Amino acid sequence: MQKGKSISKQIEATLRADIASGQIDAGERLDETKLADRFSVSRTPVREALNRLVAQGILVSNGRRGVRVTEYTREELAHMFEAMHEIEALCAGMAAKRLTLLARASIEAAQAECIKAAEANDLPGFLRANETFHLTIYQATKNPFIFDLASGFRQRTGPFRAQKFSTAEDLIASARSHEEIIKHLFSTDSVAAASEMGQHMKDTFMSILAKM
Amino acid sequence: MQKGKSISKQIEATLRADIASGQIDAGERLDETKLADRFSVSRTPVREALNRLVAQGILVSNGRRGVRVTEYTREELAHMFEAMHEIEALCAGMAAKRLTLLARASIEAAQAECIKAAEANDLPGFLRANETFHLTIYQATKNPFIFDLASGFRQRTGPFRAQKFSTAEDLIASARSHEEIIKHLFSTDSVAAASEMGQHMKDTFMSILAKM
DNA sequence: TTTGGAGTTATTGTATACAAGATATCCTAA
DNA sequence: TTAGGATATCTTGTATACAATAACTCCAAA
Repeated sequence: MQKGKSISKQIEATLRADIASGQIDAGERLDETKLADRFSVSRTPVREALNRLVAQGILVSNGRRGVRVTEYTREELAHMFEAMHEIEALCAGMAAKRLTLLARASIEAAQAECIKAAEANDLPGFLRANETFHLTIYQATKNPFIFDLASGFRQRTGPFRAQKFSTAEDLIASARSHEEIIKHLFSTDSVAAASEMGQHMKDTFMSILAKM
Repeated sequence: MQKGKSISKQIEATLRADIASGQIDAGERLDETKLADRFSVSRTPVREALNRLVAQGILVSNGRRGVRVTEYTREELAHMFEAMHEIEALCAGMAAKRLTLLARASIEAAQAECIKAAEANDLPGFLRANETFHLTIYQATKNPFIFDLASGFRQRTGPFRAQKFSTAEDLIASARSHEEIIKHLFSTDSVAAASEMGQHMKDTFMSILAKM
């Protein structure tokens, strides 16, 4: 930490990471004073961070009854997954339409990492590589607003998607699924790419919901 | 105002409205102390409001050099419009797939208002009705996340879209364009509905960009 | 035993005070 | 006259103090 940024920004980043990684879990109440103690600062920068996280939908405020990590019912989760699945498909479609050589190379590199990690059954490595794979596609849309949208959903669904991959087969199946997406992406068939990505995400989400 | 909400929430809502309506214009710097004076409160609640608006992308923070209303270059604006146009199309497609009778009635009612206002050359009335028309379609997606996404873009593009409608012909042309969208929506042809909505938004945005 | 309520405690919302960085001013020297 | 820099001023970031409201405790009465 300590990157010259303001204290409140550092706290915001730390909390976001803790929530995304599941270290702070859904529904948990965040006490301003305790957080201030934890970071050895006053309540003020903590409050600033919490406010921003509330504005982003990561935390939810209950008036004077404090803030909690947003938790979702099965139905809300399904809605969130559906939204993300649509956005992912949109990204794939846009990326297919305007794929540069550079973007293509980046996507191939990310996919190579996915395959490598999957075959080594390296879960954390796969999650990182998978993240990069998808973010690279977002970037290939050449639209920063779309990128932010998709990244936002990726963050919010992070804690749930992490559960999905338990066996080595899960990883390999997911990596294989990427190959299909890439095929359509590189043939610049935007409709097929979008549809394939939609299917990929739908598979992921259905299997998560099935376990809940 | 004064609806039992906390002061900072009220300030947030007021500022958002002022920015969306163009009373505070793009690039303008917001001074915490001056705002505190304007609302007759201390800087604290003002800062909370500003923070949330920054998190929503409505304001942009420059480190210790204060916050300003986000302003967009022509290119950024084009990107934002492109993103919104894709989201609008997505909404139309989803709405077409799951249109209930109730939603259909709401859309028809909103469109009737649009036509009425357009024929009376009532600009503020048309803007309100147009807003309702689009929001109703967002709602018809039955997905609150998509609804929030689309509403967010609508807010951020508000100040720019408002400029577009100058003549009575503009209003009538826009209202006519709605009819085409509705036709496909009601025939539950999601692809055609999405495409038609995409065209509608593209027309709007192109004519705005042309004037800049 | 349970319910209702008064009083206490704890936590958030707001105000003020202080610290630190950024901008502006103005003086000096070339 | 202009460039450079030191100083002053202004603005934001953080800390602390106070106010207000919600949660909790515990006792009394039915």
